[in-house]
Amino acid sequence: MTGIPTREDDENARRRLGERLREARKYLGLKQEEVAAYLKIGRTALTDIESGQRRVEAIELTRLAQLYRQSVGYLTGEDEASAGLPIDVAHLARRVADLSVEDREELGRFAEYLRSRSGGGA
Amino acid sequence: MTGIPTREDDENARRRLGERLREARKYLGLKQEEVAAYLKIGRTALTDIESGQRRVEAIELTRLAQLYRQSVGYLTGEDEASAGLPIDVAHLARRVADLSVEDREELGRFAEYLRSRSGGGA
DNA sequence: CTATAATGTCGGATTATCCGACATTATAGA
DNA sequence: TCTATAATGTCGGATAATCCGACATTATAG
Repeated sequence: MTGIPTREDDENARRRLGERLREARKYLGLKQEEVAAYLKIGRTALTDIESGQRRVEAIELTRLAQLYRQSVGYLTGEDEASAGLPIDVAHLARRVADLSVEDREELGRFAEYLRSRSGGGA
Repeated sequence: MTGIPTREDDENARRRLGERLREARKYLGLKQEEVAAYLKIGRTALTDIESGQRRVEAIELTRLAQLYRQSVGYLTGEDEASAGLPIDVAHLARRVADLSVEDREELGRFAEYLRSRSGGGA
């Protein structure tokens, strides 16, 4: 078990990373062009990233995790099973991001209420 | 706030990543040569990585996280990075993460209500 | 202090990236 | 459906990063 990673393992891992990055982007309804501009890379570079043809730098990865509201662990498939935030939570976070501070606080209180009501499940 | 990352931010982030990687390696008492062999890169390449002079690929990062028995989130300083989000949003996302799906949906609808009420700020 | 291991530095060969032009595919509207 | 346009994909060559060995410097043991 835990064999030494081969070059092909790398390619597979890169492809899966690219797929997750693409999924996350489309989920937020962003264009390659927009994300590429955010990362300050060319659009075709993002095409290559999402198809696993270009390496992703660690810093780029953290920036993407922020933009996509996902943990870097999820994007890298760190724990194939237990992901970072559930996708609907990420969606919520995005919608919440441009609410006013007061509204966010009110939403937080409501979240607390829901949590206490159902006893904070797993 | 939440300014666009500059080139210098990248360099700083890379340096900090390198420092954490070096710390993790020394903690395990490994030599650069051993880790480099594990990653199948030259020893001097690891020297450059740990001093922030060479980029770290996402795949390399996950391999190092395994070898060093750390999360990629720790190595990238994810907590530090999620300061990119407004603090209360990150906090909310965390609290929301273990609510049930139904509660999350209800919370999402409430967020929509708040949004429409104040006309989608920011 | 000396011997040796470990790490750091540098230059140029090697390899990956970048980016624009063009091709292909998805999407919206008549 | 057909068409216009947006979005994404592909490719080649200019550009930039990496790689790696030789040598320098620093840490550690004895």
